[in-house]
Amino acid sequence: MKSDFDNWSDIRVFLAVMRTGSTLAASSELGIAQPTVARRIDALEHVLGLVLFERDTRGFRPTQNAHLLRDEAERMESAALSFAEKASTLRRPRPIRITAFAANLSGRSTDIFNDFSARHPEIEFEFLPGARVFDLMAGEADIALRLAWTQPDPELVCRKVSTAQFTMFCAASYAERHGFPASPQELKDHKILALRHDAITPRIYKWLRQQVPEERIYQKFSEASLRDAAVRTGQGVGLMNVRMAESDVKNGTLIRCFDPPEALNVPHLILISPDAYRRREVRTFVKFFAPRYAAIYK
Amino acid sequence: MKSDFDNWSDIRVFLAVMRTGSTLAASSELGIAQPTVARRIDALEHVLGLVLFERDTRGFRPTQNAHLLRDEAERMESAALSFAEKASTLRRPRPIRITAFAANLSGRSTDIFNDFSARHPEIEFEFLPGARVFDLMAGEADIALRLAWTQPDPELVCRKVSTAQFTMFCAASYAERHGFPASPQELKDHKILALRHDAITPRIYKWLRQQVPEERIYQKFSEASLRDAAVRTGQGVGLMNVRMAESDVKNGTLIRCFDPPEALNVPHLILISPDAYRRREVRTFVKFFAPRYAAIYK
DNA sequence: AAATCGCTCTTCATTTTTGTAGAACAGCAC
DNA sequence: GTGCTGTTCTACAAAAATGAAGAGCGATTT
Repeated sequence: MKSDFDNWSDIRVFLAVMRTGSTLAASSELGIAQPTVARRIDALEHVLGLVLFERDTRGFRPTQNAHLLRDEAERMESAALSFAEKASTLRRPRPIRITAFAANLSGRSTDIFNDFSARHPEIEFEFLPGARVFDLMAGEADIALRLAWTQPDPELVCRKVSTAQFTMFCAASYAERHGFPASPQELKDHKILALRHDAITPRIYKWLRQQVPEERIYQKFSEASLRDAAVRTGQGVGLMNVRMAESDVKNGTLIRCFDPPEALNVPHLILISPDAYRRREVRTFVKFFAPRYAAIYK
Repeated sequence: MKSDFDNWSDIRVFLAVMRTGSTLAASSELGIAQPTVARRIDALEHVLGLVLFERDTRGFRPTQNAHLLRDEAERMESAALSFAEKASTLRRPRPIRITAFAANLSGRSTDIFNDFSARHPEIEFEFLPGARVFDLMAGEADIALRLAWTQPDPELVCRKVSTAQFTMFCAASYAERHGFPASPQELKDHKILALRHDAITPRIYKWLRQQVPEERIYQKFSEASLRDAAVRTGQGVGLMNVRMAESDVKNGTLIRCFDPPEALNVPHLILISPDAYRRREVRTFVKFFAPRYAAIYK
């Protein structure tokens, strides 16, 4: 037998009458009309099957039943207040959490953040740099700047920045000593520096194995930046993001071995969790950031 | 700034949609129409200023905000359930608590209780015998059988049983040794046994002092039954309820000194707290008990 | 490829709830 | 006493919420 007590709002009315001692006073406290208050109390008494107030011309006086229910009613009120409080917290602006490779959050990107912060000083950021893939759908971060090796969740809001290209690079010093592979076929004669098993993308690993026997691949780097440093110091050849290597190629530190193979192209995306995208400040930020960020990557 | 969140019932709807994942399923769980569920959610989102669900053709999927509010909503639900539970406890029959002098709950009265219990075995009693005056308005007891020395609260439901009469009695053995006071005027030559200062009724004390100098009044009894026992064993003369002494007079143990003075008459009442009188079983009991109890006192 | 299922939305008539206005009444101050 | 204040009712009109029916839409099954 289910209880018929389904109009929880009547508890508010009950408490107001309890506290003020009259339906008239309660009505002005609640901002509703006096007859409505009286009717809500009638209805409540009816569903509970209890008399809660003694009516007479000088007010509503609580019966013992009413006194005994007061505690429970107040527990309900405080639950309602903390619900509203929590909602109000969620409504307040929170920092925008952005995850990306450290490289994408430094250099020219920082100028974009600075420009944005100058315009919107009230909007704060939280940066989560690193290779770890945060789960945007689970709310671990709001925005991700990522190379989309795997198909992103279709729910995510998605902006394409560029197509990232990868190819082999080696230091000028390395080339002097060992020459350099001018095509994928020649890779097998070189020492290949690569990310560790647990950090390397399956797609890249597969491509590498098609060109080179396993024993030539040195998988000891946990982060791309460590591998890149090793390449720059001439310890071997390594697959690098063309954009990341660009300035080193220009100043002669690095040599680009051959044109980026199509198979290694990957979209560079801005991903936004739909929950975050619902926040005004996040949309404002994305609108500002996306074109400028894309411009960096031509 | 007061929150606009005033329709607490919307939390029920919120939880139902949260649990079932669709407004249609929630509507059948709640026993209301599907469009109503959707409208309640819209309204809730609007007053909270938060998006709670992602709508599409296959249902309502909770956003992160909804997930974060779920705990608070459930706290509210459990408060509502315990409110309903408490109400249901109050609705259940409880024992009828009766307070009276022990003498009024024994003897012929017990027959009335037995007869009533035979007819209504489901109705239980709790007896609170003794001189202590329980506060019926505060809910300390439901029914009192009392001599109304003081004006009872006008809110109390009240039935008159009889006019109790008091006068002086002494044991036959006492009369043999000292004679007995045949009028109030003669009392000053006797030893008067009376209740202690903290137990005696002001009205009686005043009357006694009008007849007798203070030093003749022995106020050492905390209970009427102790004083009566002392009178019966011939230790002095004492004011007793005429009805209580009746059988002892008939069998010659006690002597009624003189006719009961009008000034000591006091109404004997059945008093019922208005809260208790609202309970059906209490009314049933009073209807049965009152005439039979009054019959005992002629 | 078509049919079905389980949803959401929209519309509109109906029902329910609410508010307004005023009568009646007790307590209190003058 | 008389008038004032604070209260509860009642009646009726206005406003709001609700439900029923049906269109539309994906996903899934046949």
